[in-house]
Amino acid sequence: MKPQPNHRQQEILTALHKAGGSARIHTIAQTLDVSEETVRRNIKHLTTIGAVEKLHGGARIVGNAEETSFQQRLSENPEAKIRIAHKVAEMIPNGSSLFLDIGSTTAYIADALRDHQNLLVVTNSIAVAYKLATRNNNRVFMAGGELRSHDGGAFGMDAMNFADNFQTDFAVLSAAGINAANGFMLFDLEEAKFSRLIMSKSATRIIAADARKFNRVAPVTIGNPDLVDYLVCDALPPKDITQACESWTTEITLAN
Amino acid sequence: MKPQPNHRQQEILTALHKAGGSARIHTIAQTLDVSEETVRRNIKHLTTIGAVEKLHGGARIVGNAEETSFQQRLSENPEAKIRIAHKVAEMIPNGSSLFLDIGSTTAYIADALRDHQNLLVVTNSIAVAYKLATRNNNRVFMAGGELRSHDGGAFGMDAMNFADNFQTDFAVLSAAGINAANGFMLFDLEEAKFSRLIMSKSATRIIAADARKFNRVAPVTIGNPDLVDYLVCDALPPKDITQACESWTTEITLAN
DNA sequence: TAATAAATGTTGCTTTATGTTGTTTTTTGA
DNA sequence: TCAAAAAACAACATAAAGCAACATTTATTA
Repeated sequence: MKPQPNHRQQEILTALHKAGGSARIHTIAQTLDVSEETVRRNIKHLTTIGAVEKLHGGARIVGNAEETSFQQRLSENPEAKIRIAHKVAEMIPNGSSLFLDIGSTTAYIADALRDHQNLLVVTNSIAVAYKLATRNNNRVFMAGGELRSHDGGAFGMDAMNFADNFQTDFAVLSAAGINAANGFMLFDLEEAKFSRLIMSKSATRIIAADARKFNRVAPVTIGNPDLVDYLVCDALPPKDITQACESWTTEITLAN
Repeated sequence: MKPQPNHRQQEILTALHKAGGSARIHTIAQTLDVSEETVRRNIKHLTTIGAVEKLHGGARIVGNAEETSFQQRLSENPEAKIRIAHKVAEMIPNGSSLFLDIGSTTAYIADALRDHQNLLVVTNSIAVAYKLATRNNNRVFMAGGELRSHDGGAFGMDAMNFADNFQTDFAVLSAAGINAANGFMLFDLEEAKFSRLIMSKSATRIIAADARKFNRVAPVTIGNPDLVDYLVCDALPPKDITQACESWTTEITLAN
């Protein structure tokens, strides 16, 4: 049997696309009004050319970034991060300029910004850039360099010099830990340096963090917590952090 | 000479367009109230022009690369691009260093390289970088700058200077048009400049292009075709291009 | 209007795709 | 862990699509 390009395969691809990247054999068969065997046979062909990936009971498009949501589902505490992301997106008007740093929460924020228009986004995160470039007349500036293999971020002097070119309305950051004594903390010095820089180059600073970050320990401080204008989180922090935020004039915004 | 005959082909094109880019012969025949043979014959003509692609049971519009968006271009002729992508991936061993430029075909090549290990990838395409960073111990170097909104590519002096830092085993490029007289062509001068640069900085040069590119017109030449070592495509080019490739010592590799 | 060229329709035949049936494998739920 | 259910697979018969040669219609030109 020599497989050939076939219109049925085209139909299956579009069906998968409409279904958001993956669907069940049964569903596809019903949609196209053919037998499930036909769907399986054609999916088999699409598999051999690498267009789709076969799952038991269904299939999924390979590539085209639809799987990002799948990767994200694996991350921790996604519901909270999604709520936070939408809250942050509400705070950012169309046409704004903003820094978006790297982090699992900021990746969700990029998703939440997908319907915004005319944004000017400066980022060192490949995921953020990928999600917002080629959309809605946004202008996206990506810091170049070697991308860290664990998170796809660009760091170092080149990234700093790149970011130094900009002055934006918002800086949107994540934090790995928050406590009353030290403020906002990260695990990585490079990240912290970048965070400090973009805070100094923006009018409004927003830190997004889910409740698990409260009183979690991280080694590097992001810098003077007085600079942070908003802390967006999914639950009220413990009393000591709430009081500290008051002293920093940091407004706590609850995502619901 | 023949004012009416074209009309049928025009009707078929509009029918395809209304159907979302692809349709079955049977459906088109019913829509236009003609025999299926007539539809096949006209589609055959449209195929030789390069306007549509024939599938068993149907046909699909081949859009003009200049006018369609990057996302749309990704979905054009995906089987051919995927086949080509896998062929190119076969040519690249684990641990190689390579330039990957921007283009819908190279986006598929990035997908096809998803199981490769320890690659060093230099690119100016956000899609390529996103797909290969954070995978299999790859090192990915992304050229920074403003990302073009229609394809997510970084261009200009900064991208050029960035690429200039590297010397790689492979350069993998796309072409928008190929003809015997001018060699490999692109629509955009910036792209062509970048292509020339990375060709000059790599040991083996591979151009990936599907059959629709043969004898398609594009304004800017990529440079001296003698430099190109491999042309990977999904069908044999017309005789004149085949001969030209011989004179350029460019090996034609067929993806099947 | 007749002659010619082009396009379309028709028919018989070959190739390819699909549906069906029965069997094996994988998942699910207790 | 097992049994029932769902899904996948294999093999065959049938249906659909493609192809080529010829007949017919439609358009073009002298």
